Amino acid sequence: MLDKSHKHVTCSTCGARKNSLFANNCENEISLVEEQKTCAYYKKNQPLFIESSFPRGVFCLNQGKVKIFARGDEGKEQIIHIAKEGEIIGFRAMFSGEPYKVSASTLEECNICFIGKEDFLNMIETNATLRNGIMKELSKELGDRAVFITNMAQKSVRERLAFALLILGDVYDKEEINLTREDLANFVGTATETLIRLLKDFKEEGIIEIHTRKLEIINKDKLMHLAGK
Amino acid sequence: MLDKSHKHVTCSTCGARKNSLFANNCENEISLVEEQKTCAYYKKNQPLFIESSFPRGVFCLNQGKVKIFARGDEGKEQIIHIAKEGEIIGFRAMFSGEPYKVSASTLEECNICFIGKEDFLNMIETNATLRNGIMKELSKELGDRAVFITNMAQKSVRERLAFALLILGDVYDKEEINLTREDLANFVGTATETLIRLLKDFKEEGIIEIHTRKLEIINKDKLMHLAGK
DNA sequence: AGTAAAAAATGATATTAATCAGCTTTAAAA
DNA sequence: TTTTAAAGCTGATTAATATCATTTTTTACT
Repeated sequence: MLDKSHKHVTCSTCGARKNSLFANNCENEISLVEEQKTCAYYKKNQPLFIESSFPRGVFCLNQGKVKIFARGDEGKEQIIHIAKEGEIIGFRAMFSGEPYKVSASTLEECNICFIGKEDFLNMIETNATLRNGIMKELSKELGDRAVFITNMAQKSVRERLAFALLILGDVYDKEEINLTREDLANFVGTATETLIRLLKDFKEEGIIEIHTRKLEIINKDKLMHLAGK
Repeated sequence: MLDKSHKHVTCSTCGARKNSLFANNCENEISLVEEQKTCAYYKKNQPLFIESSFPRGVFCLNQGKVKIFARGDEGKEQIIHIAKEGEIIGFRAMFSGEPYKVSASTLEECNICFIGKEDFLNMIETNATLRNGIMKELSKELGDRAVFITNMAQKSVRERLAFALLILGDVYDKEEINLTREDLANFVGTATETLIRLLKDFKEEGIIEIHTRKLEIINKDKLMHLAGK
């Protein structure tokens, strides 16, 4: 349980910053962010923004996990990414001039800071370190998504699940993977029932352990082999 | 057949530039590009760059079409994008610090200019118009790929084919769509045989006409309906 | 024009994964 | 602590699409 009474996060002492695009900024730059940002506590399953609305700024994730997802024509979610501590969320739409093409929603309790669009775009203009970091990040993600598309098109559900678990292993780091079966299915791109059956297989093969809804990877090598890389 | 003897393209008179990220640059900026670029004629099916190699610069497509694709673990191509006249190709890898995650190859005869990495990065630093254009483009593509992933995960092959034909209708503009069945299958993300059968269905339903390998869309509305938008 | 190679097309079959229906367990709320 | 709802799970069936084998057509080359 996060402490709601201490929801203000100070950038200069923010533990998540070392993993963030603000990691390499100087003190002046950080104190500017500090001035311009606001902080908020989010409950589980609260939206940060939704597809097709227009962006008002960017979110900086201090604590917790956030899912980024698009909805297909029948409303089914496709999870594109799961953001963890330190990530800046929603900056794509700052530059595209388009409305959001994805939605973002907390997966657990979160502390999240917010920087308004104008302030953020000003930072980008004047702060080359941040700007280059953002460009690098946009580019990396674009590459990752080419791989994602290829996986979706060519891998079996079993292979995609292995791939997904490897990614989630990184996102959840030392913690256990903590998603509903439905969210996990929506990340892998399959039906919930199929996902459940495959998890069972993986468990029987000694690849994962299932602690009710939480998943623990116990054979990463096998997963890597299965994912086909 | 392109005229190979006139392969030098002059930026200031380049017809493709109006559709490009260089469209809004001033004369000084264009003449700088003019100085720094080189031009080349490419035959059909010639690679511009391949996955996992390191980028040496960016390509600017003056004439022709280029496919951008990733290879899955069994070597099968997944076409991510088909670039047309005016597009700058390969700039993602300029910023990511990673090797290429995709390959690029001509689909027909092309005239393509090249700007070396250092020159290009200098332009990005000093030319805010170009830089903002690039950031906007990176962002747009990132959004498009979220949609692409969702389509792959949730739509049937039939729906994806409809979607693909709509995209290709734009890419080929007034011309007929001119791809091998295999390339089209690799764009849709299906087996070539399945694609061929579906094309036949679409033809029988009066949606397209097939002129040997070239495809003509004759009922765009129906396609849009099928694609589910 | 004639030949070889590549691309396109067709048919039969196998496989994967979705769907549907029902049941059980876990978590949340009264 | 009981009740209710949500999430998780299982089995049977169906549908979509891949795969394999073969034939036909088109394109490129001598």
